[in-house]
Amino acid sequence: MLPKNYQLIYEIVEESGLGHHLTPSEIYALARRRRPGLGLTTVYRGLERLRDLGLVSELNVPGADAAAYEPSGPRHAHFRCKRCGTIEDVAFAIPARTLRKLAAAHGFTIDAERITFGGRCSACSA
Amino acid sequence: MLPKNYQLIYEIVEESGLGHHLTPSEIYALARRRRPGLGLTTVYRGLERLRDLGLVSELNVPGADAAAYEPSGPRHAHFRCKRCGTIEDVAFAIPARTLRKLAAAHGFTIDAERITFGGRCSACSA
DNA sequence: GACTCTACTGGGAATGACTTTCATTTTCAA
DNA sequence: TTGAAAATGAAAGTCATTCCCAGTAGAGTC
Ligand SMILES: [Mn+2]
Ligand SMILES: [Mn+2]
Ligand SMILES: [Zn+2]
Ligand SMILES: [Zn+2]
Repeated sequence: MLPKNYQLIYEIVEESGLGHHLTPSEIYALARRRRPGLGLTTVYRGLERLRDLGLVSELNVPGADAAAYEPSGPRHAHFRCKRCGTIEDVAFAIPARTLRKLAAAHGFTIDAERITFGGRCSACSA
Repeated sequence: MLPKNYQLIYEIVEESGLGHHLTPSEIYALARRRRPGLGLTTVYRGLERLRDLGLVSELNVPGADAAAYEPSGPRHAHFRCKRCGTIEDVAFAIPARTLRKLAAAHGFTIDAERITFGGRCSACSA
């Protein structure tokens, strides 16, 4: 049975939607509006649990100063603008067949794939 | 003209070879063997400069507690074992044509691509 | 209800990678 | 030679994340 606080944390990430990416501090701020006494530590613990359960995905974008979380969903890549820091979803994933080949060739097993692009977003290109 | 210290830092990364990935602390330790007075700050500054010059590439592997550096070379992906933490090169890169398509579709420009796989290495699978 | 054992909680301290600051030294072109 | 700009290292600062620990809430049992 998922503790009430973790449930709340999940709802916040879940309601943020698939294109959004929240940091623990942002989640903390949102959660405290509904449960003022909540501690930041609990947010970190909750996110860890939800990650282990596969309910949320952690995003480690180079250049960002904090991890970001999103509800688990279809595999996709991310783009981060080096100028303004915005993070966008990119509909791209490496085909399962390719992953299988790579794993076989190298002798390891792959259970996670992280793809991040860096550059200038359309707004910052002008 | 590249300062002498930065030159030394570059040599250390360069000599480590293409499959190796050194953290700033490791580079610091190696550099101090040849130049005992060197400061860690200078190592960070040197790596930043070398990165700007395109001579070294920074690696931000999720799960690792520090950035890693390698000499710039052919684009490739990385694999990190979740059990033992080893990082391996993986000969895989997204075709330039695909990158161009993605950039065009989203309206941004891509100048960096970071691909990391996570899982179990062959040693840790047994 | 009362009891018990465990999981959960939150505040504060600790950690550790990285950055900033600043006074001093080195470089190098004029 | 000389003066401005770049480089240097020690020390202090920042900040996300983790650790610690003494309470508390919950689920299950009687
Ligand atoms: Mn996403
Ligand atoms: Mn590599
Ligand atoms: Zn932008
Ligand atoms: Zn391993």
